[in-house]
Amino acid sequence: MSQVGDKQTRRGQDRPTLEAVAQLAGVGRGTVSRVVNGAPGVSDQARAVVERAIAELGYVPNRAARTLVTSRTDAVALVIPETETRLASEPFFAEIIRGVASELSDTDMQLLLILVRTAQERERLATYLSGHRVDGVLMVSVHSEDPIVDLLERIGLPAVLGGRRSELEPLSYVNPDNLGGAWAAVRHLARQGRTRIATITGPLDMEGARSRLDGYRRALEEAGLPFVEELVGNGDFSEEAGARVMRQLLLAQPDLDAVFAASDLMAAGAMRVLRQAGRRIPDEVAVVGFDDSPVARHTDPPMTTVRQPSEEMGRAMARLLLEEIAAPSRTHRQVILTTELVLRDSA
Amino acid sequence: MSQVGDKQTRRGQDRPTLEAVAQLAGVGRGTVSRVVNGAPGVSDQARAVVERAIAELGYVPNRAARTLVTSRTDAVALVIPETETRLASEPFFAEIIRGVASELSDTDMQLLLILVRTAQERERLATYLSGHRVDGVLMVSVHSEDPIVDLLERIGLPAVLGGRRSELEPLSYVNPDNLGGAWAAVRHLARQGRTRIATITGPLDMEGARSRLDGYRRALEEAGLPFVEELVGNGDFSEEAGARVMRQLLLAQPDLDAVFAASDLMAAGAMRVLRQAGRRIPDEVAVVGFDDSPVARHTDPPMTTVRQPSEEMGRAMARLLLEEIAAPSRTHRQVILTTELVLRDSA
DNA sequence: CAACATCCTGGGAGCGCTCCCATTGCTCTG
DNA sequence: CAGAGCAATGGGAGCGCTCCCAGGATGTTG
Repeated sequence: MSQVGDKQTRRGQDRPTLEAVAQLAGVGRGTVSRVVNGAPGVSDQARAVVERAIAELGYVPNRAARTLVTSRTDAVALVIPETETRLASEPFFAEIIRGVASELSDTDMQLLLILVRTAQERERLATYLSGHRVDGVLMVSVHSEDPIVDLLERIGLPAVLGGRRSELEPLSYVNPDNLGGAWAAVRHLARQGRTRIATITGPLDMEGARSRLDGYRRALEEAGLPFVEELVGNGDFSEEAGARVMRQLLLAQPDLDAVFAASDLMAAGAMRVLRQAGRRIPDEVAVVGFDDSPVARHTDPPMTTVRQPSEEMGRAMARLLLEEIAAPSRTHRQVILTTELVLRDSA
Repeated sequence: MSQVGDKQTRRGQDRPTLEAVAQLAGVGRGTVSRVVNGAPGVSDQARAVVERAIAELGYVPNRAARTLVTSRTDAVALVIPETETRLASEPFFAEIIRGVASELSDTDMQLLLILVRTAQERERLATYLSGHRVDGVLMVSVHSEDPIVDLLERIGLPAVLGGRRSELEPLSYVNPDNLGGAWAAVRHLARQGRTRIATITGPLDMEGARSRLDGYRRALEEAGLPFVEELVGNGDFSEEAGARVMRQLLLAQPDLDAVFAASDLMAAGAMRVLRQAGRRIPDEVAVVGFDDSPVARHTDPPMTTVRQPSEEMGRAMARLLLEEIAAPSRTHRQVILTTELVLRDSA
């Protein structure tokens, strides 16, 4: 007893182990382990004794030890490629984070946040992932040719994308209905009688941006309006790009009477330029954005935009991932979330 | 050999271990470990052989095993109490995250994100922290009486706060110069000849909010203006609160000619109400916010506000924490970051 | 050339847990 | 009442690593 006592108090602040609990409860390690993990095959009596001992000692399982033997990590990574300062300027990401965190909070899964900006950090991430240090990966804002995603597929790590790479995305993903949202936005403009509707696209190596462009095109078609190459400008979702492209469009197509931007930020940039150019919004030029970020409520005038349920997207992603971790399978799943046109004063 | 071979291929996708590397390199485990950890006392020759073997096998150390023996976790937690949807609406948090992540990316520290909203999640966090599952904790947006912080102190986990709890905060913290920022803002208003300057405060159980109020008070004093109780309204940093309080202030003090709000969001809400009330900004009522969030650039008119270096704050927090983890000590450190008045059109 | 530092190196012990199997003490059958 | 069947239990083995110490090789000194 004194030896055991010695061992346990050798370092004063040592946390209690399974062994210590077992000893106090007068049972074996196995039984304590079963109780802790809610495994069956424990008598009510034993369970009660063990639970009392756990409470008394304030026992908390050592996760590392558990991971070492089970090779589960009880952690998932949320990867955000954050090349363009977008994390801060676009609440989209913050909302994804919230959704993911809230869905995870009922679990005892930990959320690892990994921001990837530089090539070096990509490299590190690759090593990291091949080290199997998480049970699964969530990835948002993927570009079509992202090698990290291929790596994910190769090592067979459960993964869910926020935004697919193409229509035939093999991995599980959660996607907003980009096409439908854009379509509704542009249809709204067309119904107002606008006939020279321009669009500012996102980066076209992202499927989301391409789908929004498709929605634009399809709505034009349905409205019997021609698709004019010169009314399409390429942006990258950022406000600066929105402003820059708007300037170009105004120069090339001075008679445009509406703009559909693939992000609120770009729409905000465009509105700034339009105002500077003396165009009244929405009278002379109507503007519709995409995202329904807080910015949209504060532009002048408040912006009509397409709401995408970002937080719900995060939640759905986490849910899919948890399922995939629990029951790995070859078949993947998709979730499409509906978008919604929010009418304000800019269109 | 065949036995060893069996062991290694039992599960085909087993990742290589230290042992495997040692075997391939023809050295002992100890030597490989030393190489991996950059420890001294390895001949150049041995190092070279081992490095080649590591590369060949694509060896990545098993973190759990390492944690188990060293009881370092190589992870820090960033705790964000997120009662009020603020994570998404205030880019402040996103910028903190960016700062922290970027400072950590040179290290091989992992970043765990913990959002705490409900009492239950607080409980879970407490368990979590007493489980020593991270090497250190970063905590932002702390309220004065937060029991979690006391817990942190008690268990002696390295911790850095973003925003202190009081002027005599014992823990390490990084704080913006709230007082100075508020002071500069209100002085600016006073110098414009404004004499009925109202303020909308943050939640006064946060030191940051109190300091901003102090700065307001001090600037009034210096300008020879009286401190009028009725010109002070209590908010909670949110836009809704800003609007609500502004309405009350207008009712009680119709002749006010300026408002200093302790956050951009509240300022935005206030501006909305002022506009609705037909007050011209800044001619009749000047408005200054605090944060310099993206919203400030998009209000009508663009908002004069106090810039606080949020990302730098995150970076500084991470830096302090890393130091504290590397060299634990009883003495804690403080960093105060300067703020800066950004002049736009609202004041 | 003996005696002793100094530098490298290999590998045992052990971190705290889960997995699994042998063992125990029952109850239930024929 | 013997034997089978079952639920509950204890504890050995081992996960992959770091720590540390004994021991070999090499160099240095009087």
